[in-house]
Amino acid sequence: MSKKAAIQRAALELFVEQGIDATTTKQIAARANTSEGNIYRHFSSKDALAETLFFDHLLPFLEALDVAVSSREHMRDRLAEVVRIFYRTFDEDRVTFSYLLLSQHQHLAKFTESAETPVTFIHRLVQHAVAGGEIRPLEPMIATGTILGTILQPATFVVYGRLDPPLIDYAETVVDTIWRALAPD
Amino acid sequence: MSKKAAIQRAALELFVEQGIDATTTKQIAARANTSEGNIYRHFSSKDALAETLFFDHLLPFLEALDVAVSSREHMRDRLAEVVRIFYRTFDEDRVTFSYLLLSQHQHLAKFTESAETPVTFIHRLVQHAVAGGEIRPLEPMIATGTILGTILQPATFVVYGRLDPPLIDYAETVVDTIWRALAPD
Amino acid sequence: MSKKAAIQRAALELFVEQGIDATTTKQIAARANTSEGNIYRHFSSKDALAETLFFDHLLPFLEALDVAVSSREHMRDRLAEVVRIFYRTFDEDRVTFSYLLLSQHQHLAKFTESAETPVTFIHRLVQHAVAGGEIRPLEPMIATGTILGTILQPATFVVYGRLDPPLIDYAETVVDTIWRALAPD
Amino acid sequence: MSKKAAIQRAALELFVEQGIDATTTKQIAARANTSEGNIYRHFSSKDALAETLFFDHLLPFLEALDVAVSSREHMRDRLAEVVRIFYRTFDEDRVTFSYLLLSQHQHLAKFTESAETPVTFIHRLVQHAVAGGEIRPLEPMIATGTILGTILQPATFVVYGRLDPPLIDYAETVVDTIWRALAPD
DNA sequence: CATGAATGAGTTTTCATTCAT
DNA sequence: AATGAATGAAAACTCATTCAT
Repeated sequence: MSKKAAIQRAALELFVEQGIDATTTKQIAARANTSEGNIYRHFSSKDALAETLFFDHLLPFLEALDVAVSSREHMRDRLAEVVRIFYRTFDEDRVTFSYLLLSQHQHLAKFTESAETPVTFIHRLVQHAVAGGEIRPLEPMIATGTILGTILQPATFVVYGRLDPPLIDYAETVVDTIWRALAPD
Repeated sequence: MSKKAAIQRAALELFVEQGIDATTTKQIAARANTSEGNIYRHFSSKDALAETLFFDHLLPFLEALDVAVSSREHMRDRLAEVVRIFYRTFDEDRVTFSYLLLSQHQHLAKFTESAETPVTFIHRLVQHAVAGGEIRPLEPMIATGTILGTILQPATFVVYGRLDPPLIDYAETVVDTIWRALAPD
Repeated sequence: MSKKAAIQRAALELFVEQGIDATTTKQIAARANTSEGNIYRHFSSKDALAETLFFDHLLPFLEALDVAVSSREHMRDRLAEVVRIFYRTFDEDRVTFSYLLLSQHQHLAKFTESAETPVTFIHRLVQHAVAGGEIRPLEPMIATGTILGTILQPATFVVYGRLDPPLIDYAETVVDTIWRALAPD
Repeated sequence: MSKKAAIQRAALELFVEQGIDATTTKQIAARANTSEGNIYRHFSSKDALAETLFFDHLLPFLEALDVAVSSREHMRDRLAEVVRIFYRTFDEDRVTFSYLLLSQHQHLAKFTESAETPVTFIHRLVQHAVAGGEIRPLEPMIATGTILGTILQPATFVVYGRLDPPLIDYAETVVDTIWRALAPD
């Protein structure tokens, strides 16, 4: 692994474990087996590192969501794909998933305001489904909340040891539950 | 308002706005119109202040949940009470609600592990309802996730300006949505 | 006991236990069962309190030495009186003795430079005895060192638990030892 | 001189001049011509610096005492070596000597309780000499006090300007004085 | 007299970032 | 590219002293 990649991985882990503020460049360097100075050869600042980490993982994730959804026509199938993507990502790399989807980043708020995020992605999905009569005529943001909340809360529970992984085992149940909540009468 | 209360309010607001780590004692003192030193007359450390703030608000909130739930017999009615408590609390004092329920506190993780929390409260509610056949026989932690996620995600959306307050207006819709997800066939 | 006396005693004890710098006015107030503010009603500052404490005890001690020495003619008898005064003072109030004679007060150095101290007292005694041929013709400061060192070092040992009190039990031995060191051939 | 060594020297001097508590990291940094932050690259805290300073100098000093004493058989010769070591050390580096032997370190009391110190060293020497009949049958701690007190008090006098250096000039007189005090009849 | 809340200057310590090598 | 010593600005925290009551 290149030093740059080692720094990224070390930072990602520490940011998730402790939060960005509580993580020091010294800790990152130590875990990446390099020097503090070297971090600055690869990243212009700790904040830039945090931001890079965010978008480097967010874009492929959104891309995966996009591909999966495009491959299906019906909302229920699309939801099933979405849940599978979320949970497969979680099971494969819990740290990245947590950084992207569970952490509260006051830091990143400024960037995510304008950009595409999982929230805007699902919101669009919902709007389309409501328009097509595929789900109940709910305020789209409420439906989005139901979907995201129902998907993410179990992930939080695994992180805090309240639920046993892998999450993919719950995918079908979660999809079914969401669908019951949103399906037209 | 006593200086102690002013310090608590200032800290609460700043902790929610910026996170605990990113908030300095200098900022707290400035917003509370007092000196940094005075913070330490009333709290032994910044962390102790954060903790006090957490439990001082958590306990009445849990108590309110308890009272509300005890007043009802059926799970659907109990859920309706729970949602109302959450959303009324949010609408009345968004800052406190955010601090208690939306913030990720690496700091407080150690305390909440053992203590009663909204999660454990709802989990117990769910277990009881599953046992009584009042909701579908789901893994209780998944049902808990559906309830909490569906309740909290809209609150997050209001905070980020994606949904218009007051949240109480969505209470019925949210209860109905949760109930569709959990009701026995 | 008046509050003023309580403050003095509390301060004396704490200064000896921890050093003057390491002792806070808060600790003094707590041990004296009063408030910090009240210290300033009786003393203008912590340093003034430390200084008062020093001279309030030093002067009677020097006076006692003076009286004792004046009552004897021969150097050996005078030495015996001096040792008895030192050790009786120690046994009666170890804290005061330690504050006066064992503590290193960078604080008080400025005062003791000009004033009479146990060192100057014994130095004068020695000069007189050398002049009278009562002790060997040693450099007076060396003889002074022998006397003071031989008297005080056992006190230090009691404080650190290396020697069992009461010190008065060692008085004769100490006098004899000093006398062997200083007696003319 | 490396910055680390400069910090150590600056701290040593200031600790002796003013006491540990009264010395600020700012002063240390200024005298060492470096930044306060840099102190913490090399020492984990001001107290750790004070402790390092103590043991780094104590151990070679004790080693020197040990070597000197081992080279002689008779108690008087051993004492002469001991006094020479003390006074040569003083004359060469009064600051280090003062820090090791004249300062009262409430800080270090906890460490010196268990460890070997000049006191324990001389105490052992005395016990051995009493057992061998080389000195009078005194309570060993009293004899130890006589030796240490007679050696150290002149050092204190030089520090306070009451006696002219170099101390080595008084070595023979001091040894003779101690020997008169302790020699068997 | 007495209190204890409040102050503010100062202390130790931390840490992102820079720089000489 | 890489190191790690060094910096300096700012952080949390302390504490003698003051002041309103």
